[in-house]
Order: sequence, then C-alpha cells, then structure tokens
Amino acid sequence: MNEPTTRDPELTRARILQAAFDLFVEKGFAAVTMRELAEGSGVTKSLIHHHFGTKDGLWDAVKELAFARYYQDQKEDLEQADGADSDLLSKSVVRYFRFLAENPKVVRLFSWAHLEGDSSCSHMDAELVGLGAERVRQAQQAGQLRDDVNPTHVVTTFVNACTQWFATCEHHADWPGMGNNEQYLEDFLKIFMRGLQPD
Amino acid sequence: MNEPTTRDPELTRARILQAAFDLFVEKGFAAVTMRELAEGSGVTKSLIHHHFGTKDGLWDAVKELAFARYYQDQKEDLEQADGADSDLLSKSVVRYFRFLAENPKVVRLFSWAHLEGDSSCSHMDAELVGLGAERVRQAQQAGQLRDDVNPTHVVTTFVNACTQWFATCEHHADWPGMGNNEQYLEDFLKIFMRGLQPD
DNA sequence: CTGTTAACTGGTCGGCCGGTCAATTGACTG
DNA sequence: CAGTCAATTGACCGGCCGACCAGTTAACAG
Repeated sequence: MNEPTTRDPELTRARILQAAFDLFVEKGFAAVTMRELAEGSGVTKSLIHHHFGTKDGLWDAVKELAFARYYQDQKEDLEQADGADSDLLSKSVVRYFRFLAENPKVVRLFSWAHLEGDSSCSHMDAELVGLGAERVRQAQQAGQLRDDVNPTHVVTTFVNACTQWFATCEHHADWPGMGNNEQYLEDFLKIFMRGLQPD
Repeated sequence: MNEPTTRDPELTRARILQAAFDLFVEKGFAAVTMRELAEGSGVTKSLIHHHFGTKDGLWDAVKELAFARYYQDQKEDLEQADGADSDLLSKSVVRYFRFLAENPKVVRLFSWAHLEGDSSCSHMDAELVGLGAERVRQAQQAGQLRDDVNPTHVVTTFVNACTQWFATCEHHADWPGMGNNEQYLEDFLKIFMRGLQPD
C-alpha cells in the first residue's frame, strides 16, 4: 500500500480513462485519434495500447466505467427511496433531473454510445426503468396515481423529458421565453404530477 | 426541360446528397469516408469534391437540405392549424409525433448534428418552439389551458418527450412493459393534457 | 462545325491513421 | 545482490485518409 512515485499503472490507467472520457464525450469516438488521447493523458500512444489493447478497447472501458457509476448511482437512489412516501414520484423526478444537471458529460456519453448502436446501456436502462415502473405500479394500487396509464410509460415520459432537456441544454439556454433548469423542472413537475392525479 | 441521359448534374448532386444523408445518418460524420460516399452514390470521389468542395461542404449541404425540409414541414403544420380549435395542442403533439415516426433518419441527423455542436438547427428550433409557444399562450388566455406554466416549457416538454422517445426507439422496443408507438403516445397525451387543464 | 464550359475520370500526393515491436527502465522477489 | 516481469518509451510500418490535378468527354451556344 505504499505509493510509488514514478510508476503507478493504476493511476496511469485512471489518467488515460479520464482523458479519454473527456475527449470521447466532447468529440465522439470516431473523431478522436490515438495521438490526441496520448497527449491528453500525458502518456505515450504505445502505453495506451499496452493497457487497453485497441482504441475500441479503450472506448469500451470508458463506457463501462461511466455506465457502471451511473447504474450504481441510480439503483441506489431507487432502492433507498421510501416506498410509503406519497410524493415518491416527484422526488424521483427531481433526483434524476439533478443527477443529469450535475453530470452533463454522462448525458453526452450516452448520446454518442446510443447513436452508435451500443446495446450495453440499453440493458441497464431497461432494468432501471423496470424498477421505477414497479414503484409507479405500487402507487397506482395505493390510489396515489391514476391507474389508466402504463407505469413504464409514466417513467419513460419523465426520463425522456429530462434527458432531452439536458441533451439540448446548451442550445436552448438563450432562447427567448425559455427558463433555466429550475424553472423548467418546476413547470414540468406541475404538468406531470397533475396529469397523474387519480380521477 | 428535356432529360439528358448521360449527364445530369442536378441528378448527380441529388444522388450524392441522398447517399451521404443515409451514410451520415447511420454512422455519423467522422466515421464516414469519402470512398464510402463515392461508392454509395455511384460516382467518383473526385466528382463529389467537384460538386461539394470538401467533405465538410457535403456534410453542410446534407444538413441544410434536411433541416430546410423539416423546418418547412413543421412551419406549414403550425400555420395551417386552426387557432379556434380547443383541441389544438393535442393535435399538434400527435402531428409532431407522427412526423418523427415517419422520419426516423431526420431524428438521428439532428442528434448527430447536435452532439457536434451545430448551431444552425438551434435557430430553427428556436423559431418553431416560439411559434408553438405563442399558440399555447393564446389557449391560456382563452382559458383552455392552465396559465401558471411557461408556454415555452409546455412546448419543450412535449417536444422533448417525443424526440427522446424516437431517439431511443430501437433500444426500448422490446423492453418488458413497454408499449408501441401508439400506446406510448396515448398514455403521454393522457398525462400531458390532463396536466394542462385549467384549475 | 467549332469553341467554350462544366461534368466527370483515373491517378497520385503528403500526411495522418491505428497498431506493432524491440529496447529501456523501474519496482519488486527471493 | 541478481533475476524477473511489467510499465513505459520511441521509432517505425502499411494502409487509408481527404484532397488535388491533369486529362477526357458530353452538352450547348454561336
């Protein structure tokens, strides 16, 4: 557990992963070169190949790490939520919205991976949405939410509304009439929560 | 107005644009090579350079064409809508949803362009959202919609919910509990429209 | 029929791409 | 201390990248 000063493969891997994350998030996989990655992480091109094999290998490692963190974070939130809370849904929306607000790079990474047809994130999302839908179903049975809508669609609706907001965030930031993050969240919640009230 | 058999620069341009559109939509700008573009459109690489200058030039032309069609289509719909119709909003949602369903490639093109920081689509969307927001404002003043929410946020909410649905369409198509396009649209409209009813 | 223009082609260029490899260096083992 | 192994380096490779250019050919105006 000592700390070698000159050589530290784990730290090196971490530095490469961080630089690759930033570059891939910014420009997408295809537009980034191994030379940029090397320069960005302060190591040689060969060293990246030594640790990650190919450019694709590095890309996979970057995605796997980011997605694992995302998945862990979200699952934790979903499981620690109090099932008896009548305001569970709006709190979940807020929590998800805040997560995206604090992790804009993850949003972009998802977008890139998704456009390239990556399926690994799909399985994750399927499970998370499934967990959320189960909560909605419980709330419906408890009479807290209208029960004539598909619980999965309820979750998908707010996930879509939040995700796309941050995916296009920097564009519409200065549109006339468009509010900031908090104002949008507030209005969305107004609409969404009233739309889900029981008859 | 005759039809030359051997040489037709406009047809050539159109063929190149179509092939480029398909390839760029599928793989993104950076991952497509001039050679692929040439093969895909059945012409020589040099001819593409002759007509569009550089690869970037072709990319710009592809985007401009697709965006212009999108813009024209949307603006037409927005303007021909009957202002006195109390069900205007839900019809607009349905119309937009159907447009995306029928033009999945445009959705992907927007996603790519957007991730790359293209700002031209931003101005378009700003104007379209502005037009829609104006309609919402009118409906609010007529007492047809609740007036304690920002009209721009109303439009953004449904645009986000629809866009992101199709952006992730092929992924969640087979998720457990997830319905098809029509079922999602129906549930979203239930939530959205009730959420917007006046007090 | 002739001259001009532009569509179109094949060949080629310098440069950068991802990837490899032999050699060096540092850390740890016994 | 020698010996081992992995971390790290720099030089190098074949190939493909986007772009260019000289030459050819079809359309068209006069």
